[in-house]
Amino acid sequence: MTTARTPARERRSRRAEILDAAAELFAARGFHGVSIEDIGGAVGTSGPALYRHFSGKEALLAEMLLDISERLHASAAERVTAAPDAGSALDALLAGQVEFALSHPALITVHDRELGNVPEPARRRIRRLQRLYVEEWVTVLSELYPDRPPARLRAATHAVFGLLNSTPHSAGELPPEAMAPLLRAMARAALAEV
Amino acid sequence: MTTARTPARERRSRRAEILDAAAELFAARGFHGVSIEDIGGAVGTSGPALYRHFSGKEALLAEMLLDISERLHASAAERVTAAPDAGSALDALLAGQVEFALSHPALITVHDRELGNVPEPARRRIRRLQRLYVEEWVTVLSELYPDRPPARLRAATHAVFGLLNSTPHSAGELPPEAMAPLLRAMARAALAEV
DNA sequence: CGGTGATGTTAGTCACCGTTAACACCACCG
DNA sequence: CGGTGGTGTTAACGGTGACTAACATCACCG
Repeated sequence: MTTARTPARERRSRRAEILDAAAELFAARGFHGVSIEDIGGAVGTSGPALYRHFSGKEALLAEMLLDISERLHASAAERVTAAPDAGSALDALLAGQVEFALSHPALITVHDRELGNVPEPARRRIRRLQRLYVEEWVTVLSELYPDRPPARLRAATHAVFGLLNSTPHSAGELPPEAMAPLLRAMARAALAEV
Repeated sequence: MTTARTPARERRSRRAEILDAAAELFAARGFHGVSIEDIGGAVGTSGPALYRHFSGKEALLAEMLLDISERLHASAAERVTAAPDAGSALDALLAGQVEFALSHPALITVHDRELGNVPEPARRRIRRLQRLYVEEWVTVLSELYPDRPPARLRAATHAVFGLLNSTPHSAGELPPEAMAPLLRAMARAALAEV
């Protein structure tokens, strides 16, 4: 197996740098509103240099969404198994989602807008991870509210995601130190109504 | 003034029909992901026939967003002035937004994604209506929670919009008759935490 | 020190898209 | 019944954008 030699010192970050820049652009103008040239320009190279790192624009988006949904799902699974009971598991899920949404608003935006532009092989894997993430929440909730039908818990979960992911729309209304506890409290109260 | 004679019987609806079809397409694939030909095809005509009704693709979007934000704002203003007190005004605002989000999910989606694609003259008017709509909520909330800073109320309002507008993402989890009261209850509980 | 592979450049190709042009139909009004 | 205006058609044009080709650089390894 060829060792895929890393050619230079700071070259570990080039792909990640492109992904970051692309995420900002996609979040601001949408997948089709951003050109390959735009992305290249945002990282200091021009246009087709991206094809040295990704096989195409759609592949770039696919990798981006896959990474996001993997991180979300992995974080949720960890937090749930580490929690002593369902109540604190829910708190941990909430804290995790709030932290992610506040620190990566562009990723959150892209994550729930651009799945439709991912080609089929990867699309299914992303959808599966998203579904697993939701199920993590639903499992915890159905332990807290055993009499509620799962469909209702799923709907409530999506509603809370909408609440928590509203961050990009209220950019700068409140500093993150105030926003995070507000969102957590609102979400917890909303879920108590399920 | 020329009376703009309506040429045929059901011809009052052509523009509205185009706007409806375009809204569905924009919501599903984004403004840049939809072609003029797509929109034409969705209403049975092909391509450039749209230019008989709109001066261009951006103008079509502008009219669509303007109509939505006008309807939202007008409905909110009516409901607030008709309400006897702040508490019922908030309930009325909630009910109005839920009803709109459940019956026009595509419009809601387009309304908070595609403003960036509206050209400048109309963009400002839409933004102004959106701001007025938010202020309607903030005014009511600041009557209910006078000690809270307006920035916090605004952030909470955006968060509740996110919750209520989550409908398109939980499509079909629950029937609308169950979804509406659930969303209202969750939103009311969330706002009590502000 | 020659080769190799990772990374970048510019020029070109091909498809698609928004828009306009030129023409056709047809309902209605005088 | 002839014109007029609203509505539709197809063909063409110009621009843009994703992607490819051909070539350059340069760090590193044997």
